[in-house]
Amino acid sequence: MDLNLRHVRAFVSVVQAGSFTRAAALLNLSQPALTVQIQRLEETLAARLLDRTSRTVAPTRLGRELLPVFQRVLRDLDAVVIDTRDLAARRHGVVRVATLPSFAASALAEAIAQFRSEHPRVTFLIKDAIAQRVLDLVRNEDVDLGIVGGDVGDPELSVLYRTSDVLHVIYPRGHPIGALPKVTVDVLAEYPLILMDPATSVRAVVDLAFVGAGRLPTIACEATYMMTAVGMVRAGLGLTILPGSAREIHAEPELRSRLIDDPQFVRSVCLIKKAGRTLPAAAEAFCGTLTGLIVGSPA
Amino acid sequence: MDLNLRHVRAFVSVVQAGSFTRAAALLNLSQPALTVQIQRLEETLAARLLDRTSRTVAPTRLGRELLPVFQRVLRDLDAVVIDTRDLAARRHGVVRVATLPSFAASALAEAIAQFRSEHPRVTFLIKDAIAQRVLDLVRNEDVDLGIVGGDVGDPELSVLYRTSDVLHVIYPRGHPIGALPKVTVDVLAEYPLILMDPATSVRAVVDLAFVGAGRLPTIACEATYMMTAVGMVRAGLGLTILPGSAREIHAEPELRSRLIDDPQFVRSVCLIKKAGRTLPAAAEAFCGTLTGLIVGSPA
DNA sequence: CGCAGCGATAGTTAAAGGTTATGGATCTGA
DNA sequence: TCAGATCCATAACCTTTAACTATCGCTGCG
Repeated sequence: MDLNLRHVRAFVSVVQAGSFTRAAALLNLSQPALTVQIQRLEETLAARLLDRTSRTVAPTRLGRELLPVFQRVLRDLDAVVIDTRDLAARRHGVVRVATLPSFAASALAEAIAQFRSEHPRVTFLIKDAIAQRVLDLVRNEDVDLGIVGGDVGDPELSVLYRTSDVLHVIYPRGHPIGALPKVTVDVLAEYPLILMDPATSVRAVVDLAFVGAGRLPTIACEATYMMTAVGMVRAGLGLTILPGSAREIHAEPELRSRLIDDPQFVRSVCLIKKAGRTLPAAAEAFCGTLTGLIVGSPA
Repeated sequence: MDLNLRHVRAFVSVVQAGSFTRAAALLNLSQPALTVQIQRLEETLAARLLDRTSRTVAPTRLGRELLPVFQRVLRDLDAVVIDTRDLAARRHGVVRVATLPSFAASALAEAIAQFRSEHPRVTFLIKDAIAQRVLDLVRNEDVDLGIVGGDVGDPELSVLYRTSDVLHVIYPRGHPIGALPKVTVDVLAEYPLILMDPATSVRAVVDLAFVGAGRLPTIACEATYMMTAVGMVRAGLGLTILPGSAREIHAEPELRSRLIDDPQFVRSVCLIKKAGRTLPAAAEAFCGTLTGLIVGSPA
């Protein structure tokens, strides 16, 4: 016979209750069932643990020595069960997300706020990083979820949701571009541009669009941070092109933005996880909130 | 469903083996049985612990977090089982004995020596004390076994074995008492005696025997330690009366001893334990050795 | 494309565990 | 002191759990 947790629990209960009958009542069990469980436990250990007379029950010396060990084990395991079920019920937990910085400040922040209003004990760990780093973090399972711009071809990663981020052009209030019926590559090629760093996914999209249209942009400046690009526009250095999801496009009251009417000026954004891996319950639930929100937002 | 140790063990094995099939082989179980056990465990915890594809098995984040907890619990319980079974098999253990000092040095010492030659990893804790204290120690279960002189009437104590210790008279070589055909109360009443302290069981027997015979002893001296009494005999202060089991009666080469031919000069000696209590396995076994030895010795 | 390896599922049988009824021992109160 | 109450152990019976064998579906590899 193998040691069984029910038997251990039975033993601890009998000692605490000081009686088979009372312990049985506490465990919602018949008294004979308890008697048998204790017998099995004693068989398993090949030793007597309880001295019973017809009136009293007392642990043997061995029983007294084993009691604290058993109690600790039961306590530990009960804690695990309760904690894990709690986790599964999304009552608490940790969600780790790696994301492009542009998302961290906008849609992601909103999604977290909404999710936490429903699940206040879920905490979030956010890593904002460039696309390549996000992919690595997800691949190594250092994070549960990743949000990257561009397409994901890696079979180790699976795309949970995919949306697109239409690029906007940012210009000073009163700039002639605001009055045009449509903004196209050809229009953008007319003005000096402040573009993002070549390592960014936004820049990759912009470059591809210009190449596709057979035009060359006039690059006034390059910036790594979107806020820098916005500052340059405000300073009159030129126009910039940023994803619609970026908060920065609304940061300056005297700047305007409008979307670019060209299907190539679309950055796809993917919510990804490691392929073949089950997400923690809280992360799973958060995906729902996140995708629900993004669908509803101007894409 | 309730948490079950078999399920926990199954989970740990699968993670360690990295495969259901290999783990099943290690556990001497069929693979489907293992699959079901893991499913049950996941149901119990309401969470997925293992991500399985048809080629690989890997713990989920939760599974990785739970693994060390489970491993510790299993380790603890396995240790308990092994240790306890070892204990039951008398391969090790502690036997606590409270005894009259006269016994500690003689029969008890021999019994322990013999027992330990068969069970070398059993250790003994000996408390030598006067009768009353021995009774208390056994009653409070501070010791497993007690050896007391005199009779035991306490219902809280049960007598496992009872033998009698015939009292001997100790005299110098050449003393006339050595030449008599029989030693009786009347003979003893003729000589000055060194008697044990009135609180001892030996003295109680001696007093009772003299009273029963209607004689009064000539008390030359009283001693608490038997060795003191022996020394006084050697110094010529008189004769003394000691139990046959006492080593002290053979301690001096120029002294002789012979038993007293009077059924009243018998001290009963009892091996006792707390009534209604199961002895630890090693103590139980020791009782056998002890009683076997005493039977064979001159009682 | 077919074979080999792995986990999941289905159906059957053996073991474990539960319940009620009852027995034997001991304490309690009339 | 004797009847009743109380408590643990046992017995007979039934339900639930868990094991095995057989087989399926999927995936990676010649």
